[in-house]
Amino acid sequence: MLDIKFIRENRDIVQSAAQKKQVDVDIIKLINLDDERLKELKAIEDLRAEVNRVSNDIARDQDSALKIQLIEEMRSVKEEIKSKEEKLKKIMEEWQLIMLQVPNVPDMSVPDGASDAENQEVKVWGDKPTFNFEPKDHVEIMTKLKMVDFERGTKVHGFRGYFLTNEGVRLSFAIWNYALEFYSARGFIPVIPPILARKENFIGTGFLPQSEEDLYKTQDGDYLAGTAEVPVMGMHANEVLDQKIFPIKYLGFSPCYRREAGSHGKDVKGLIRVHEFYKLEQVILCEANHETSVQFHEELTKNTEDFIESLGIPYHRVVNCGADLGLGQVKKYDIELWVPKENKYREIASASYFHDFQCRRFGIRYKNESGKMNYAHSLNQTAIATPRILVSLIENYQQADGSVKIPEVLRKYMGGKESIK
RNA sequence: GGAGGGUUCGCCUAAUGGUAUGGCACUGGUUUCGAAAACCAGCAGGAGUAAUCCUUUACAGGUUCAAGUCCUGUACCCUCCGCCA
Repeated sequence: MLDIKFIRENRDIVQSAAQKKQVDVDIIKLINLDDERLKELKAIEDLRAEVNRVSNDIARDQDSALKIQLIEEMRSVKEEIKSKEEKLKKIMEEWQLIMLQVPNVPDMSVPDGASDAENQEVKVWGDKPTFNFEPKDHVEIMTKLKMVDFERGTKVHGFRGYFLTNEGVRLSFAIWNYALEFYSARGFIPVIPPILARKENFIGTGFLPQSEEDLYKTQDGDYLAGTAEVPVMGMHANEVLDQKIFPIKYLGFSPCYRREAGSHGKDVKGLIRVHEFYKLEQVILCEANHETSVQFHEELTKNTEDFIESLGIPYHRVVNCGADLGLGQVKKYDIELWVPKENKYREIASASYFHDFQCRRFGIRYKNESGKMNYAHSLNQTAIATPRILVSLIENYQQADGSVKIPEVLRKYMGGKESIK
């Protein structure tokens, strides 16, 4: 959510922001509607002021004849207020609807582009492995090593179902334990949130109303979140925080549920795209300052890159183009890991900052030094996602004999084991 | 799933249907060599340069000239019954 005042004063900026993100929204229409809103609001407030004033007189007045007369008068004023309120309500409904569609303004440094194909590579790290044998894909390797069972996964869950088994499970736990230590050492507070959450949290983070078809919904009207970002952001909804506690850094750990409604034909094999997975997510709340947000955005990105580097997996980072940004995102980096068999990089992590877009929707505020209320800034970045990380980990570390070497940093979490055979 | 009780500022608390009280805590000031104490002021949100106005008693509606107070619904908390890893 943007501030309507900001939209009014910067209509051209907001309209071109929408264009850059390929969001269809009519800013002029919104402003005309807002003119009406302000007009009605002012009229209603004036009438209310009159009612309040006269009601006071009624309470004080001893003269019962005058009292009856005033009450009669107020009855008609009340009717007028009611009809104006109904009119305002209709205006507000339309106003809200458009406001929820207005995107945040992307940063100057965000490249133009119509799809993720136009994201720009900004960093490359690591040497891609060379094999003196024909490398296999993770499905074949892991199935042979009994780390995963797709056939039975499909039997039990259907399309995109999977079982992790044996060393597939142990490797997952090793990654989680390592990640927990790694990010705790960088000041993150671990959180296991409710991933079954109310609608408001999805509106707050910007997933609703736009992406309803990507979410699983329960018969009670709750939704299953696709990321811990949703409930962790909701943690401080409608709170006034003490500025001294900024930055707040959370490491959310949760299962994640995604319907992948628009992706039926994509990645039909393997662990890249599944309906149910696990993710550790970095979430930061900080004071409302652009430079601060940018600084933490880089910091979050560095955290994940350091983590990946410690696992020794080649990656590159792209800066996402306008059309590949979410509604509230100002700027986003995707980190993509090298997948040898596919001969390309695949997304593992995504870092974005929002300015106060999310906190405005959530009502997350703080008082600054001069006592003024501000909406906080929010950011998030994947810490690590399993089992997707296994795809590149397994493929990059595969050996000629079909075994998989375990990255050094994970060995202590696997009883000192050096490889999976 | 069922039956009761509850929700007013950070904490406690007041309000015959008459327009949110007081205390504690906190912040600033006076005083002091400094502190404590005392005293003064501030202490829900929003609009406005300001005067001022609007909103605010968990949330959403309703009745009323007027709702913390009456009515309906929802959420959450507590107690008990049932079920249960």
